Amino acid sequence: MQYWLFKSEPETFGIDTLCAKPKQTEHWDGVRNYQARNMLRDEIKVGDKAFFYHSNCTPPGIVGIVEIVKAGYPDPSAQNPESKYYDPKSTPENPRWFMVDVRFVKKFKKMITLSELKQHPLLENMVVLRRGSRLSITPVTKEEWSAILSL
DNA sequence: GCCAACGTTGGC
DNA sequence: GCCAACGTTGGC
Repeated sequence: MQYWLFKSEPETFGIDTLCAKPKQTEHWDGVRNYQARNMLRDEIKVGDKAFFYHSNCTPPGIVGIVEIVKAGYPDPSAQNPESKYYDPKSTPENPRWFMVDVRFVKKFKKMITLSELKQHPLLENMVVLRRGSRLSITPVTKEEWSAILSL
């Protein structure tokens, strides 16, 4: 079992949006970055857990936990001309973009802010905290996961 | 709204 | 294959 961190803008899709979905489950679509795509397609498995991170908001930070309930499969929004995630170079025969399904696990009573994460000595190498890190999906080590949960 | 950092595109 | 121009992300 592995751990991850999924970023999303709460304006677009926040943890409360997920909570309100049927079965509190939703597909994590719209990822259009090859590195993140590879993780979605090849590495993220059913039963893995991920922090739900709110980005591009004040303040940014981790707001809860989700669990992977379906491993990587083609993201149909890439084939939908109406979607802002449409990519004409992706075809059903040769899908370029992938997604997973996530289920709500919990929402923290109090968000763990980015600045709190940055202050923690055990988290100094965390991928999401690296300078210029823009990946919307990043791996989290077991040690980092535990350290964050104990905050 | 600014802008640093990074990714992508496309001409050559 | 190089690299300039452009686009995007996301903290501040």
